[in-house]
Amino acid sequence: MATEPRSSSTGIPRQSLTSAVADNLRDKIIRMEIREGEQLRQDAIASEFCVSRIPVREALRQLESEGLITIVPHHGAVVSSLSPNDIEELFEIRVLLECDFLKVSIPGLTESNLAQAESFLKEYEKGLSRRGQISMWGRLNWRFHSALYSGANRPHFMSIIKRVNNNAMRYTGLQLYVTQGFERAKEEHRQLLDLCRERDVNAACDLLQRHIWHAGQSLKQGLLEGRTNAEQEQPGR
Amino acid sequence: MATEPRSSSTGIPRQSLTSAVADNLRDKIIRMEIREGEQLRQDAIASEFCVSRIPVREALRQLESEGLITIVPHHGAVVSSLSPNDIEELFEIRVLLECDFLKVSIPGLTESNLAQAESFLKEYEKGLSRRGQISMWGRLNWRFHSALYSGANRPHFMSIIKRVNNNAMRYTGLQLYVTQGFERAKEEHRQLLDLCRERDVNAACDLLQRHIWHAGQSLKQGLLEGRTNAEQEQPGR
DNA sequence: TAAGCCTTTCTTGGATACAAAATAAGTTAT
DNA sequence: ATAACTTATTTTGTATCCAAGAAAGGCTTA
Repeated sequence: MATEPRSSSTGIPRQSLTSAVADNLRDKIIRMEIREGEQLRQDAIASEFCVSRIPVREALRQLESEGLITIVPHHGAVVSSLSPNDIEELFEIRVLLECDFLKVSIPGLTESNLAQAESFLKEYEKGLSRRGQISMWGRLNWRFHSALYSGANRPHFMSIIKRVNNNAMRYTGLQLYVTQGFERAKEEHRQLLDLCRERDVNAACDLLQRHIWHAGQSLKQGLLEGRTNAEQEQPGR
Repeated sequence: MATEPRSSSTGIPRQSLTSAVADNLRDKIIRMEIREGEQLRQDAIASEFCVSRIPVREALRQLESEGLITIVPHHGAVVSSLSPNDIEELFEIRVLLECDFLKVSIPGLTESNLAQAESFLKEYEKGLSRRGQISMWGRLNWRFHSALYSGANRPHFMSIIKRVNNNAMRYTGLQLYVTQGFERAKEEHRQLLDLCRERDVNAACDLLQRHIWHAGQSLKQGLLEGRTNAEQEQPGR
């Protein structure tokens, strides 16, 4: 299903193999189906996707540029791992960028935007009930957050924030699972949406700042107390 | 000189051809030796660097991921152009990230760091005297700014800011040239360095914020008044 | 036994040649 | 003049081949 042989029936400009491979690998890394430190062998990936090594190599370069993997010359690509300090840094960036982004976005949010955020939130709450779907959490969380930013047309903000989120997402879901932080996050998301509806910019930004900051600190603490806990879990499948 | 046939006498792990090509192309784009909208043909680049098209393709993917070019499927790579709104957005990101970065960096700045910033600043001031060296300006400016951030160990901040700067750098030098903004920038840089020496965090961050904001606004205005002015200039060499 | 050296092997890095698809441009026909 | 068809160039992807490092295992030597 993931490896359909190239042509879909729709005549829409189908994406290049490179993009397809990159998307798939990115997804696997974010879902932790491929763990940090693990090697990505070109031949293995190529035969898995039934493509030659060239699209694979291009995809790897792209993922390296996104910070998800590290390419060691003549050794290969390795899924990069983030230290507690890295995590803290990424969440600081999130706080700075996302709060400003939300501030600009709120006045521009349409009813349709809010309705979509609402639907994402419901999906998110529903997704939480099912255990073992940790991998799903990151995507749902991101979809909700990014929906709140759709009131502002700031593609560069969006691109950077998405990239930062992708880097941290692997750890976030796991940590929330461990610390039972799901409920708190759910609560905060609901409040956040309400404040956006009321167009209360200051309160919303304040809440978002605390929301992100708390998530970052909690995650950092979790990592400091030993990442061995995370290693026990098996990554869905 | 740029196309040495692969092996340097030093035994240090020489970078891959892909990285070399990417670095060279990035440089050319930043220096506006390749202009916005211009096409990058794989064959031409490959023969220019005496390499096959494989490293070229990988380098192009990387540059696309950095936002410097856009790859249109089955059409090729085109140097991306930034609208006035894009510029404004990039400078807003700079303000948010760089001010916070500086705030954290100042307490950690060593005498050696400050001395290096000083030397970069002198080089920068010297570089300004020579007309026609607009292309040089961006690099010197960046070296000074990044030196001020070396007091904090925040690789992710650095990576993102560098990327954002790379995107805007093409326009910045040109605009400064047109608006005679060199003197103002020089003055502000000198003050900034002094404030860092005095460890006056608040004043330094305030100044940096105004510095970046003013540069962004001035650049945006310049672009709005018609980018045709820029087109007249010939890019060094 | 342990340290150091050598060789084998596996993977990546890169070149070359070739097929296929798609765009852009040019040409013909209505 | 517009529509449809053809041609040419460029990208996209494959297959194959070779060179260069890195890692691992085996051998020698102290």
